[in-house]
Amino acid sequence: MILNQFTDLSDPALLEFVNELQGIAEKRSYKKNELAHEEGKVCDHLFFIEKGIARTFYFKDGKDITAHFATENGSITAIDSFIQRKRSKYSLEVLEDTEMLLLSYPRLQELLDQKPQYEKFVRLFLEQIYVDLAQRIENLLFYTAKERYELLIEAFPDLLQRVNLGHIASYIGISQETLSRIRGN
Amino acid sequence: MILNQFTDLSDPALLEFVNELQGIAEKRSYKKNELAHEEGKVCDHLFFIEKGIARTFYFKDGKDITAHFATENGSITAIDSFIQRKRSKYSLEVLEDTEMLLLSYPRLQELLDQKPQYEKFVRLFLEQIYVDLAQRIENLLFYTAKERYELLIEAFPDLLQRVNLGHIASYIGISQETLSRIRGN
DNA sequence: CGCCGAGTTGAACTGAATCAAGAAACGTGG
DNA sequence: CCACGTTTCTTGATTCAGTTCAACTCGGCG
Repeated sequence: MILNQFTDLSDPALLEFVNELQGIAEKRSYKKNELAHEEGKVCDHLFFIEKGIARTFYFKDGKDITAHFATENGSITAIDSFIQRKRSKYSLEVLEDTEMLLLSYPRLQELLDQKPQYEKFVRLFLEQIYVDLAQRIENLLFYTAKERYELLIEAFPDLLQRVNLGHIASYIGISQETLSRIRGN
Repeated sequence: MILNQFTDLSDPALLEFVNELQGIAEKRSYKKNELAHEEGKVCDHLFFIEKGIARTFYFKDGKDITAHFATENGSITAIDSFIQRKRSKYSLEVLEDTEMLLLSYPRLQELLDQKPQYEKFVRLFLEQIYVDLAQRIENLLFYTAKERYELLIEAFPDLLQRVNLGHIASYIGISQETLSRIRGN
């Protein structure tokens, strides 16, 4: 549910906004390993995951690199493209059979143009993902491979059961072999 | 000048917004090594640098870590605090005698409440700094110390002349010794 | 049954950290 | 304008976390 993106639900205008979002969002189902968005295209949707799990990834020197994960109640998109309206370097892949709510950029834009009072919530959303990203930089700078792995598992306890080791390894910036060794203690 | 933060100046509403910002921003001068914001306090300002150079930094295990640099026409703040309205872990230090425009959070908020059509520009600003941050993650993941150094110097060609080696080293996540060796080819 | 993708394990290698010491630059007061 | 102390930068030796490459194991599935 889209609401879960926001922490402060006391604001009645927020509720109104979320209801409007629900109204314009479209529900879609994806089969395991299906791509909800492909690299090189402009990504027109923000995806809210109702059930399942997804990742964005790209290729760097021929290697498949996971940029983000999202699970139930989380959101994900090819953020470079969604924000900047240009071709994305990311693809968005579903790692299990997954149901998502798709929020289209043009429709969101339309809504924001009509009711600029909603911009505030988009801002809060951006602020949140910004802070998350800053945290990730700090993790990369100051934590060892093992610590980064432990932090990830803390944040997504069931990730290990749900996705390939290689995807997790590239997400935390280490090789699959190292992750395998870490896991085996 | 605040305008320089934005790429698309064709929008007349943006010009209007920038003019209003100029109106509420306050100009201040800082002496070299002065702290414009101190760790542990809530940071109430976004700083636009007219002349000079500044950095945000924090202490990690007793070490001074630079989180960001900004030079002429750039902006900087203790972003965690400015966004989330809580005590900041960053301090903001001026590295030369510096003149900045201070935009106060409460006044910005007030302006946005009055004229929500301006929210859009705040969103664009956030989107921009988000993309910058994402780029930095990629740099940390995939580039060697040397390459990260070269990328930084490309982005801020005069940084090396203006700030201590140690500040640059911590910003790109390497030790000062390594940076010294890199520089000496 | 044999293949295939995913995960594990081993050995050699390497980029960068750390520790330690010395050199250079900087600024402050006499 | 020089002398001194402090800060900044360099250089060397050693160590280590993590990579790479390669071989091997395991489980599922046609």
